This record gives sequence, structure tokens and C-alpha cells, in this order.
Amino acid sequence: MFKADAKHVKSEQTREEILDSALELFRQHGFDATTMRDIAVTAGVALGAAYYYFASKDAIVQAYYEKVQQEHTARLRQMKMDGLSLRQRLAAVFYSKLDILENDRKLLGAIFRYSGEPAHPLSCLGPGTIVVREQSMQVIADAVTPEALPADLQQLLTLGLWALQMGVLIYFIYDDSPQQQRTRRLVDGALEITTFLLRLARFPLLGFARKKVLALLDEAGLLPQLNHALEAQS
Amino acid sequence: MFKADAKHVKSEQTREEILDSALELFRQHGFDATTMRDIAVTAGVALGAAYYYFASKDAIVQAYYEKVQQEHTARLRQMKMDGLSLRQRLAAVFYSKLDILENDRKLLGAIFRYSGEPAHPLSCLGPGTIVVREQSMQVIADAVTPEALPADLQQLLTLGLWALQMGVLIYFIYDDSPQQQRTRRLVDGALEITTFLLRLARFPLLGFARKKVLALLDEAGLLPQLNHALEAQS
DNA sequence: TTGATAACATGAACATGTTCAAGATTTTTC
DNA sequence: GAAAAATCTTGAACATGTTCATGTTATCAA
Repeated sequence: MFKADAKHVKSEQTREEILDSALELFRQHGFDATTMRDIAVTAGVALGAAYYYFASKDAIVQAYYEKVQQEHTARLRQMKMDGLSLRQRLAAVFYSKLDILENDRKLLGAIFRYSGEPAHPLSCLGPGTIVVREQSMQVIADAVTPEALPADLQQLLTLGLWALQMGVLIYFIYDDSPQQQRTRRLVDGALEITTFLLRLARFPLLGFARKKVLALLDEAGLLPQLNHALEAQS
Repeated sequence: MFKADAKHVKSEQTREEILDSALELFRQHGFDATTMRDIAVTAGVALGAAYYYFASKDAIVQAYYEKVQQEHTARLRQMKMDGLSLRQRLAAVFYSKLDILENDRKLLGAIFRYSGEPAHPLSCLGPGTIVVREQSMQVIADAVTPEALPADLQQLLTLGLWALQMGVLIYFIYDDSPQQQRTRRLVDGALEITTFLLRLARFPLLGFARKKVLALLDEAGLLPQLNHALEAQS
């Protein structure tokens, strides 16, 4: 189960070769302008081989995004968060994600392409992408946990921040300001407001709203169980 | 400019014929399983004719959604809203939209397909779909306006509800409960919380948050000018 | 009426994502 | 080590969205 057989290594190399070639071509000429034949030729394999390793052209982008998520998780794990405020930790989460994706904004579009098709294996909200989704939630949860909030509030905050991150990514894709500074400012502002509202969440009236929201999300089945995704790290 | 020439009428009929055939086939066999050739044959025209009237297969779904939006606008206009509360008016807005879309959930996926591609003419967030987007915002704005809220709050509420509607549509697509009752309950709960928070928005602390949010959205360029979409009604 | 122009219609040809039957290579089994 | 199985590779063939050169028909000016 764990033998690093030469064959397995070579297979993995071929896969990497195809993935790297594809990403290079995507970045150079765009996703649509790059054909699977281009990718195969650049990777030095036959067209069919590309499909042996990747179920579809979009699946290549999905594989890229999974690598991004691994990188995001890794970067935050080796970051010293001690002494940082919640807001600073969250800023680190959001900023590092943007840093990683900075030069590949055009690729991200493919990630959202099937968000309206529950049955599609690459739907970013569907079961087919649950691993990477839970992983990205876990990154946020890890930044939230040290705050020692009440469990319900913590869950709510994590889900809300994950949704915010999704929205920020969309904004990021559309952001044509230099270096996407606008997205960064949006993150700053959103986090400021988030932490401000969090301080307010202890007040009784907002506490009532909090319970309402939680009950609603729960009834809607939108409250995932967290902490189940970390072991899926290769 | 306004002559109902026989030719123009016939042209419009052909377009309708293609659109109707396409929708029928989409509903019967699904979007992907229906080919443009199927559509052309069913409509009794050549393949090229379909492309004369619609720029792409997805554009047919877009045309469908524009019809849906027209219908939504029309339904709400002929509804007597006098004496209804804000929450009731908003419920009418959300429910009627779901009613119209009830049997075409599978078609909706195509609407979101290009949400991550700013340059695509069918991006549901891009400039190519601004008319239908403003129209759907206007429907919400019309339900909000009678409340005579402060201008900033009204704008904020309208934008927030539009975003909520988008989210609800996504949930709707994924909702496999009978008659999508879950989505309706989600709407109920979300509107309850919305109106509750709206009552709170007058308090000074939340008023501060409100200003913050508004400034943030404004800086991000997310506050559209409303009231400019009504004349584009055929 | 006639010629010119614009609007509409055609379907073969093309581009490209995807499939698949067949073959090559490696690993496992006995 | 030979046979069997699993893994990997190939590229022709296919399906289908889209384009386009070529018609056809309607409109309009003279």
C-alpha cells in the first residue's frame, strides 16, 4: 500500500508533466485557446494519455486548485500565529490565498463553471469536491478556533467566512485594478466589519438573531461537520 | 422603426419557434443531451438558422431567463401590494420567482456557468447581462421602496436581497426536497431574519456597522445605480 | 418593373473535447 | 521464468458546438 514503486513514481511524473504543461499553456494562451492536443504534445504524450490522467480538461484546473489548497494549508501551518488577533489571523488566511492565486485569476473561472450543476463531479458546491472544500473550511476554522468562541458562534463564523472567501474570489476574478489592490481592500474592510459585528454578537438582541440564523442554516442543511478533512492530505 | 412588417413578425415567429423547441427538448432530455441539431430539426429550420437567432446554445437559456425575468416583473406589477408588510412583499417577490422557475431548475445551471468569466457575454455578473440583472434588482427595489427607509439603508437592503436571491436560486437548484419546500422554508427564515435585523438597524451600534458596510461596498464598486432598467421592457 | 440592398436560410466544413478498441509495458502470481 | 493481470499508452474515430461561403427571399428606391 505504501511502496514507492518505480512504476508508481513514473506514473506520478507523467501526471505532473501533463499538469505542468497544461498550466503553462493556460497561463500563456488562456484556458479556451489551449487544446487538449496542445497539452498532450507539450507534455510529450498522446492525447489519450491526458485523458488517462485527467477525466476532462476542466479536471486539470480542478487538480490545480487542489494543489493551491494544499499550498494554502501548508503556508498557514508554518506561519506563526501566536500573539496575532483574530482579525490578523484571518487577514493572513485571505491574503495568502490571494497571493497564491495572484497570477492565475483567469484559471479560476473554470472552478465556478459547474456551480449550478449539482450532478457534475466538478461542481464547486457538490459532493465531488467535498475534500478540497472541507480543507479550505478547515483553514478558516483553524484561524477562528483560538478565539475560544461559543461553539455555535464559531461554526457560524467559519461558514460565513468561507462564504465570504468564495465571494472574494469571484470579486478577485473581476478585479482589474493594479495588483488587484481593490480585492485586498475589500478583504480588509470585510474583516474589520466582521470582527466589529463579532464583538456585538454578545449583546442579547444580536444573540437572538444569531440563534435564528443558526437554526435556519441548520434546517437548510448548510452547517457542515468540520474537522473531518485534514487526514485527506495525501 | 415601429412597423409591424410581415417580415419582422415572421422573423420573430421563427425565433420563438426555435426557443420553444429548445426549451421543450431541454425539459424533456436535459440541456446537455439536447443538440443544436435536435433543436433545429424540431423547430423545422436549418442548423445555421438557430445560430442566426441565437449566438450560442447557452444564449438560448439566457433568452429563457430573460423571459422569466419579464414574467416575474409582470406578475409583481399586477399584484396588489397595498397593505402588505415589507416582509410579505418580499415573500411575494421570492415566491413568485420560485414559482416561475419551478419546473426548470435544471436549466438554471447554464445561467451560472460563466459567473467566473468576466469577459464572457453570458456571465451573470458581467456587463453582457446588465439589463436582466438590473431588472431583477428593480423588482426587489420596488418591494423595498414603500417602506420609506433612509436612502442608504434602502440601497443596502436591495443589494443584499438581490444577493440573497442569487444564493436562494443556487440552493433551489441543489434542493431535492419534494416541491423544493426546503428552499421555501429557507426564504421564509431568511426574510424573517432580514426584517428583524432591519428593525435593529436603527440602533446606533448597528447604524455604525451599516455605514461601514455601505462605505465598503461603495469603495468596491458594488453599489449599482438603480431605476435605470425599466424602460428596457421590449 | 427592376435593380440594389438588407434580411434570412442553408448545410457542409471545421475545431476540439471525449471515447474507445487495441496494443505495449510493467507487476504479480504460480 | 511463463502466464495472467494490472497498468499505462496510443491515435483514430466520434459527437457536437460553431463558422461561413453561398444561396434565397423580402424590402425599397428609381
